Amino acid sequence: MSLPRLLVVEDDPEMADMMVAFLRKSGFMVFPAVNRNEISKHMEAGRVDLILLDVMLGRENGLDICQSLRQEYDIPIILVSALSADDQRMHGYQVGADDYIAKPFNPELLLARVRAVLRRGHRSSSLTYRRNTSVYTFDGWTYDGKKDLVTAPDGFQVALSKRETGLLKVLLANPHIPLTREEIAESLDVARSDGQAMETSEGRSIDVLVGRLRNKIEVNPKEPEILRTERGVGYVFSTDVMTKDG
Amino acid sequence: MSLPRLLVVEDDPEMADMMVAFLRKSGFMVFPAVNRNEISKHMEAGRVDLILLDVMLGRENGLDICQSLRQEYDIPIILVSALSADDQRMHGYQVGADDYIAKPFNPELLLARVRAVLRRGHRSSSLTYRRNTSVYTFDGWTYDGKKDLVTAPDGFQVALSKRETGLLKVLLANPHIPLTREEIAESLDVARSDGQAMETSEGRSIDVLVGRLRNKIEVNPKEPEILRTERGVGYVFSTDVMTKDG
DNA sequence: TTAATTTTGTTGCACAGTGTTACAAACATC
DNA sequence: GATGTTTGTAACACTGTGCAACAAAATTAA
Repeated sequence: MSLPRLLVVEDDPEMADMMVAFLRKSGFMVFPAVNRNEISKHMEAGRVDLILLDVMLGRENGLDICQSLRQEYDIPIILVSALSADDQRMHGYQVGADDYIAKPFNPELLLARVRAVLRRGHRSSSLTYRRNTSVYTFDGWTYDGKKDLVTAPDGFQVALSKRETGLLKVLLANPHIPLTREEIAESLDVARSDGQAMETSEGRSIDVLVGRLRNKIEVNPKEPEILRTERGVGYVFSTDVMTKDG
Repeated sequence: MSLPRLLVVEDDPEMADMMVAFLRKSGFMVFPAVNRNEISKHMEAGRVDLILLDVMLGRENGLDICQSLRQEYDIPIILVSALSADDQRMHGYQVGADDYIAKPFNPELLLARVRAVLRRGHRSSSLTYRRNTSVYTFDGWTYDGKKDLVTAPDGFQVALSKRETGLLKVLLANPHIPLTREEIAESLDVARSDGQAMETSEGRSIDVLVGRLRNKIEVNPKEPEILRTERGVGYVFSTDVMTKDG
């Protein structure tokens, strides 16, 4: 592949300028766009490898745009959001973004996310886009809904139970975003066949469930790297290794 | 004051361009510089309100430059460092910067730091700069070494013991930087009159000391806001309120 | 100097948050 | 219905921290 081509969709001109300048200097070919129309123009011209899509686009809703882009084109999308993490959570599940990044963001982190998504290559990743075959992918981890199997980057496969599968889905749909136990439980309950509300899931079931999933997907479950706990908050799913020493 | 004037000292052209562009768009008058010579030129012209100084300046050492600038000019300095937090720790004490920010940084965070330092106004803040009178200031907190008194932003004064004073000094010299108990203990021991090494301070004395200082400087010591604990790491001193929800 | 006072360090206990195991209940399969 | 699997519950352990009470050390006053 020649220079990767990014489409930056952002209607705040200051933000857009900054992002474009930074990404160009980081070795990408960058096109700016401010609305659905301009996106389509670039897409028709077939010159985009990855879309960075702002969630707040004036009157247009980035999430809707994301969803419709998914149906039309086979292209990875990273959502850029100024909303608090809380508001973003769960939306990936509905909308099928490949990744998220919250504004204001660390430029290097943006770069890392862009590169990670591009690294995954053509094999598209989101639930919405490949919903017919129910294949989830996130940085190498693949879940095939039909067989309840998960494939690690190295090709190793593990069998998951329904509940474990559900947890993994929620996590895959919310990379890098810390989810509280309540949010996870809620998503799992919603996804349940019966419409059981179940409400205040006061127990520790999520903890145990997380422990079980870790035993299956972590190399060393005692020192989790993919499914990490955020003390006092909940759990985060991420294949990026983010040490404190940078 | 008219438009605040910032001097961005950064020899990596990409980084410099980004910072300059962003800060200009944020309403500052920005001048770039890449070495000590250029800094002096701008300083002589008397057109700088705040210096953003990269610690890694090719062959020149930013820390040395910081120190010498301190001696020549009465101007606040924010150190920008690509080093890991560990390497930065304690340097403020020697060098007298007004604040730090680690690369890669969140643009909004940089803005917040710049504004905070400018807000402090003329009353310069660092140990080195005012070492004759031993007045430390950080966002309103003032420590007058002679009287072992601390003045809060609201003018309220508290008396501190020697050890508490020492702790506060170390904290003031390392705003926003998480310090481990070992680092704090070491700094305190070094500052002691006798040259006692004391080595592996295995006890919990720092915890208790922190608790005592909290009781004096925190509005609600049970829910510390200024002197926060970073679980598994140590303690951070910061007057910025940084909630998770942005 | 000696006594009183203040400061500092130590120790033990409490507590929150999480991991983990064992077991019981629910569910699925045959 | 019997058997095996999955899921939830409960109890316990472990870690990191706050805190109070005490003891030792240092400082100040008499």
